[in-house]
Amino acid sequence: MDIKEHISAKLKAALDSLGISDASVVLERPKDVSNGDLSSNAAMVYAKREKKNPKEFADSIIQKLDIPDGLITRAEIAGPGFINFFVSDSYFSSRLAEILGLSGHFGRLDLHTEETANLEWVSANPTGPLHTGHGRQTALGKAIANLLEWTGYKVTREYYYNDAGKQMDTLAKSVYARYRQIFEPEFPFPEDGYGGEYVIEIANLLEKEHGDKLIDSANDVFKDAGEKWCFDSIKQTLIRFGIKHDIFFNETSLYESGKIRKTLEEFEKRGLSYKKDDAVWLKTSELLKDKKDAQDKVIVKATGEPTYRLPDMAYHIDKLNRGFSLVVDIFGADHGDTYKEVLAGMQGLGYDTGKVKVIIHQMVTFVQDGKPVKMSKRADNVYSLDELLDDVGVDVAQFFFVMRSANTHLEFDIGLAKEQSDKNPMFYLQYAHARICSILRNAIEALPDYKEIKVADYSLLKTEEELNLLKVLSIFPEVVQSAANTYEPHKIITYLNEVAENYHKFYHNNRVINIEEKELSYARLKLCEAAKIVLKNGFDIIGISAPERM
RNA sequence: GCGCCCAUAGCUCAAUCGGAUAGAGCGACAGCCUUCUAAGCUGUAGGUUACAGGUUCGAUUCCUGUUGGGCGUACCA
Repeated sequence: MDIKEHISAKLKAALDSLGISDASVVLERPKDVSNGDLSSNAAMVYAKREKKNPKEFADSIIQKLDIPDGLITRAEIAGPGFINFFVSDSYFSSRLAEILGLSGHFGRLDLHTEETANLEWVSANPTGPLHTGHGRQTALGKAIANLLEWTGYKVTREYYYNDAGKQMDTLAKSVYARYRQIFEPEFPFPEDGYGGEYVIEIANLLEKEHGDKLIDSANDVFKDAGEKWCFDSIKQTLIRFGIKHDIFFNETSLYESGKIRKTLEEFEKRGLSYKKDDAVWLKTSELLKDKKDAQDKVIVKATGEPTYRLPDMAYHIDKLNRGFSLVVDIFGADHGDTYKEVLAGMQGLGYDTGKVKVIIHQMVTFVQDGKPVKMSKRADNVYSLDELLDDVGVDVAQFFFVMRSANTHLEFDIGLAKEQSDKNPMFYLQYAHARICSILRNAIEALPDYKEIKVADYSLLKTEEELNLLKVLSIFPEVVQSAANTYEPHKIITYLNEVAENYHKFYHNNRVINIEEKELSYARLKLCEAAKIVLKNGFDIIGISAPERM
């Protein structure tokens, strides 16, 4: 029995008998526990329409509610006209049994079980290792993919890349120059070349294997070697993060399958494109007519090569045609504007872009000792994501990147992240989990029968800390749903902080293992198990480990 | 110039569709370990939610304007 539905149904019935038949009722969890377990603003919303005083109207609603019943102990009016509901302890006890029963499935929702989602992220071109600038997106995507799965979606993780453009040519020339320099140190390095150490490493590997035999080889040899090395590096970093993409989608395949040509023809047919100065322009000014200063954009250059917009549109059309119920992209703020053009172009061709959800995350500043860490592109060696993982560890990196809402700037404090102490916010959560594991280990020693106990008498859980913990644990599924609805994994972290806080308070004031009171010990141990389940499930979603000892 | 995002405690950030006394962590100060992990707990101090208006029973949240910051604004991706 879902308590929200129960109260909601009662409220609707009460409003109906007062002559409001179309009521939509919203129940909130008050921040302050003295305002009850659930609260409705219905009286305030409808009092105006009924031209009544909100408090008096609230009172007439309560008269019709038939409370107390088995689940609700009382309802009272508070503040400007809120109706606050107090739920019986026995309801929460029953939720404890549910958490223990569902265990690793507690919090999983069946909202989208028949649906498929495609999540595309990272999508860095193979011209170098992933750097810290890719970190936020990498971590965010990992957590969002998990969130989607927890709401029932079958998720395809996808990586989109282009190994044909100008940037690959630059990589090839850079590798060649470094290779040639092994034999002729004065050989000039291209001005716009990639100056990173890794290019030298690739060149050295080629020299090791082939000696100087490649000096007259074609560009492609160096391009292929560079691409392979870079992709290996990228995939290796993703594996460290625990990420495995199902599909690596090559932009080139869109040319080979004719999908780009077809998209272009469609624009032409619908009069949405025109030729000017030998280039093909898309009428984005018309497609984005709600925007004042939208300019037409080139989709095919005078050289005959498409700009990135055209393949992007063909790619998204392809994703929709593959039948996904939901198509999610994650981009950094530096791509913020372009996706609007892409969606507008697709709409112009009659595609339903309602299924496409674009998540834009703001940039990250890395801070060490209060000073920003330089990541300038001019410097030849950027701070790579691998180095960050070496410095702070995978869990901490994942946690810090996901900790904050995506649409605000993120300050990543490397000093704090490195700190293996109570200052580090991640350890507060993991510590709670380790502490529970420790108690459960001790329980088996102190109370050997505990292993056999499947169900305890949960009505023994009566202290304020016990009940508060229980209440927090029981709302986990709602938190998952809310986080998934808005694609915001940081909400899980905010919530887990509350769980950990309530657990530590419970632990501090309630002796769990007590040989003198076995029944109470069993009930409290079961509560510990439930807290462990919720923490572990939350960690799974945000993508960090659940250590049993710390 | 124009577009998108942002501005909340000394610092980093939360805040349910617009809800009640705006909350955490760090930092500061004062306490709590002969009992299950002190990476913990308890308490104190710290706020005109950038500013000015508007909408309403109620605004950190929505609207308008101003100021300040980030990112864009390519026949680069």
